[in-house]
Amino acid sequence: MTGPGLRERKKQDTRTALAAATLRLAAEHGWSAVTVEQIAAEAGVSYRTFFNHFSSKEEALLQPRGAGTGRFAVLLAEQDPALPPLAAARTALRAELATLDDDREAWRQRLSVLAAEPTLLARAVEVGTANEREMAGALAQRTGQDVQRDLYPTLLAAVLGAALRVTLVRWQCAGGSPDLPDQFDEALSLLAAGLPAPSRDH
Amino acid sequence: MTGPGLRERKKQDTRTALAAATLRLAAEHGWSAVTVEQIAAEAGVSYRTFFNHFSSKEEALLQPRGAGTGRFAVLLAEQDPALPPLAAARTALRAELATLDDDREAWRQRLSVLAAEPTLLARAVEVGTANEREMAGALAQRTGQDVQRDLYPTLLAAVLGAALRVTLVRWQCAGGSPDLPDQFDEALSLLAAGLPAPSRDH
DNA sequence: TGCACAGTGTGCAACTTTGCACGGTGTGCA
DNA sequence: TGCACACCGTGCAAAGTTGCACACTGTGCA
Repeated sequence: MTGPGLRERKKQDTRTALAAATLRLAAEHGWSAVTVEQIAAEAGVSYRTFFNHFSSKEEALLQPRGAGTGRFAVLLAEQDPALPPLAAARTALRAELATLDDDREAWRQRLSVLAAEPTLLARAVEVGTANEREMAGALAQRTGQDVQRDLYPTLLAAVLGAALRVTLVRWQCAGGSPDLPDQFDEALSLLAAGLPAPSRDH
Repeated sequence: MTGPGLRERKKQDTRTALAAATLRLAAEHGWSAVTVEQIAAEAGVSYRTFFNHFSSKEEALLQPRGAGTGRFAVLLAEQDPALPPLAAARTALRAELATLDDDREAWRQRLSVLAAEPTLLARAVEVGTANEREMAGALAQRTGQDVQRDLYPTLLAAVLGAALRVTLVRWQCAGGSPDLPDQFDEALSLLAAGLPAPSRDH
């Protein structure tokens, strides 16, 4: 009943403080203008400690809560077993995106910072690969396959990651006008249909 | 009739020498053991010059000839206009992969180095994003769409990049036993079919 | 031929990222 | 309660990455 324990709580506090400091400073001064040293100082810890919590500056901005929280696996397991994997993943990820909506303003800021720096975008992709591994594992469990042997889970995870990335970028570029889950749904519909040639009228 | 000109030729020579030195040293001593300084020395140029040609160590290994050579655009334009985009891209990329087969040994070495270092894989993804932009542009031209406005070309390019990445990794992990183009074909077939649930028998 | 210019190669400095070693403090067990 | 252990925070050093300024040399033009 002690819960997470004092140690764990302290660690989380540090991580949260670092992530918050990163976002605040980046939003105020621009991404490249802020250094890890400043972030660490703002969070009240040492320079080196920053890299004990995040493996890169980008990760501090884009994965404030950490990657392998297993939320996707849980959400996926909750889906109706009768659903095919792609449909189940679509619903799970929509739920995940809805969660994101909780601190909508923070994410708006994050993507705004991201949009201002093209370099950041490339590195953001790297951050995403960790999530893809997690997704692949969860999908393999659902289909009863082996991540190493079978192509399907890994491919599906990679494709979902790609769709997610594209959706996020376009959502930000468009100023957030179409709802994020809707944009994601559009992409997933295209995938489910086998990426058919677009109709000529638009 | 002077061709590329002396200046351009010299530049290419330097780039080629750097890429060759990178591959040779990495294959011999391991990726993390070789430093940019050693590579530059081996190629007979200064440390700083390395980064005039490649934006990262990874790029020197994985894109020895540079990104935007436009080969994909040319190959895509050669495909039968009646083919839907996905099918045309599939054929074009297969042709590209066949080109890779020309210096099969070099690529085998590259992927071998890549497989030995998990970190490298993540960074490799970053390198791939440049190609995806090129693909998106070529695809947009084929479908008569706008890369900025329309989702389709960007999404398709991202998905193709994902499929390519997954295929390459699996091909290397499997020791290159199934032919690379065949593996890629399998992935593309799944995509074209809308990523249906895998059959339970395997 | 001679000149102005643009593109390479180079050195320097700042910053990011990572491996290693060490000290202090929760945590689990006797 | 007291002890051994594991883990977090920290400092240091080496390597990767990038912007800036400068020298040299093809290139294009008068």
